[in-house]
Amino acid sequence: MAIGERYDAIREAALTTFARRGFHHASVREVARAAHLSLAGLYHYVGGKDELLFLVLDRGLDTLLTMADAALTSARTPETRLLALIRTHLEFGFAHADALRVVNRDWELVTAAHRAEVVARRRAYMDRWLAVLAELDPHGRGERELFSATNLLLGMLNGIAVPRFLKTADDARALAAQIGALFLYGFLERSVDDGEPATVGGTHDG
Amino acid sequence: MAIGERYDAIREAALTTFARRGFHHASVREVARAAHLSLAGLYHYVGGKDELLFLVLDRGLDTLLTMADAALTSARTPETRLLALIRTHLEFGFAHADALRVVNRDWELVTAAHRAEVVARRRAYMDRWLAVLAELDPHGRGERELFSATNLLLGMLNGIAVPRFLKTADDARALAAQIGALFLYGFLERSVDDGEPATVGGTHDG
DNA sequence: TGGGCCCGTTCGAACGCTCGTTCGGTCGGA
DNA sequence: TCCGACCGAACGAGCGTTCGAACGGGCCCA
Repeated sequence: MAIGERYDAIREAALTTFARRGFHHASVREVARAAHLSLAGLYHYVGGKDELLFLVLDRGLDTLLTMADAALTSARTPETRLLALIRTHLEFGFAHADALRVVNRDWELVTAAHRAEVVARRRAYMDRWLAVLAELDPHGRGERELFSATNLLLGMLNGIAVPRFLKTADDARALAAQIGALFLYGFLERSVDDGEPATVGGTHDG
Repeated sequence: MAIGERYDAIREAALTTFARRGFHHASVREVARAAHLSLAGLYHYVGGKDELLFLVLDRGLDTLLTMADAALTSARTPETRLLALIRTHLEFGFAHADALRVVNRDWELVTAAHRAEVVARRRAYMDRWLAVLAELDPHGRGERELFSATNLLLGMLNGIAVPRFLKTADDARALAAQIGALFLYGFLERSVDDGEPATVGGTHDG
């Protein structure tokens, strides 16, 4: 097994273990077992538990940012850019449910050694949303208000971007359209002509 | 000190400790220290760590349900009932930030002995929302769809009902009106005449 | 009335366990 | 022979929980 694959296996083991048990409750022994390695064998590759968390967070945020940027470049208008971000976020939640769970729940638990980098990644992602909302905003809202609106929207997305509501890729797409319409109604204070009614929670299981 | 006060002190100590550190990372020793009791002294009153969590969850959910029901009885129309629920949820998040944090983050960690009761309380709270949304619904949505809509709304509320966005009681009131208008736009697919525009994130800090 | 006793309250100390981490060593390919 | 890969075993610390004992105010019976 190549060394790169070994690292991939370790990161994957840490990801699923942390997602299932939570960072604090998960033990390095569990991660080692999931990676088909002994405890000491795992320590040959990583410096400690904190580094395992950083590996997971770093890769997760990197994937999320890459997906978001790819979606942004292929969208022309501010409205479609917002819808693209929403859809990307939900698709990330569908394709990488474990990663989103760890990123949202355990990112604060990373120690000072890696915190700055994680915070910077999260901030970079937030900036994508802020830029789009600033483009869209018809009221000249200040930075603080746009920041609040972003948190509102992300809170909504993270509340719904769980496996329970994302059973298929179609769920993610349908929900994205619905949430986008829902949010734009309120944010722009006018109807969005996206050609379909803004029903909430139509196709997925409850 | 009366025995009731002792239990109150223990519950309060467990609440703040669990909220700050998370259930798993918090130790019974910390709770004992916060309750001005020795470790063994604390065990004289409670059976174990799990019971401490149950004490906190039970009281928190009880308060939330009581506040919600009180708000519901004084609202006449479905719209105002929904706004009352939203406002109550945010006011609870403002007045009992620690309790909301534990209820949202750690409720799954309660062991089987107390799980049924906690689940029942959560379900009872959810039922309040479902009943109001069913009244409001102009499209004859099914139970599954209404359940999804409720989760969407609660996800949004829990994302925003944190101390960062709730610095004063006015923040809670203003945000409630804004979120209510935002959600009703999408849910009813028509403007809600509540006499003020649905700006997002107006008065609170970001 | 007073001495002895009970019992709720509280504690120090320890139990067994799991944790994150380290160390000394073996093994196999270059 | 060297060196990276990998492991068994152990370390010290902290965990949840338990135990035996000490304290102290109220009660019974002489």
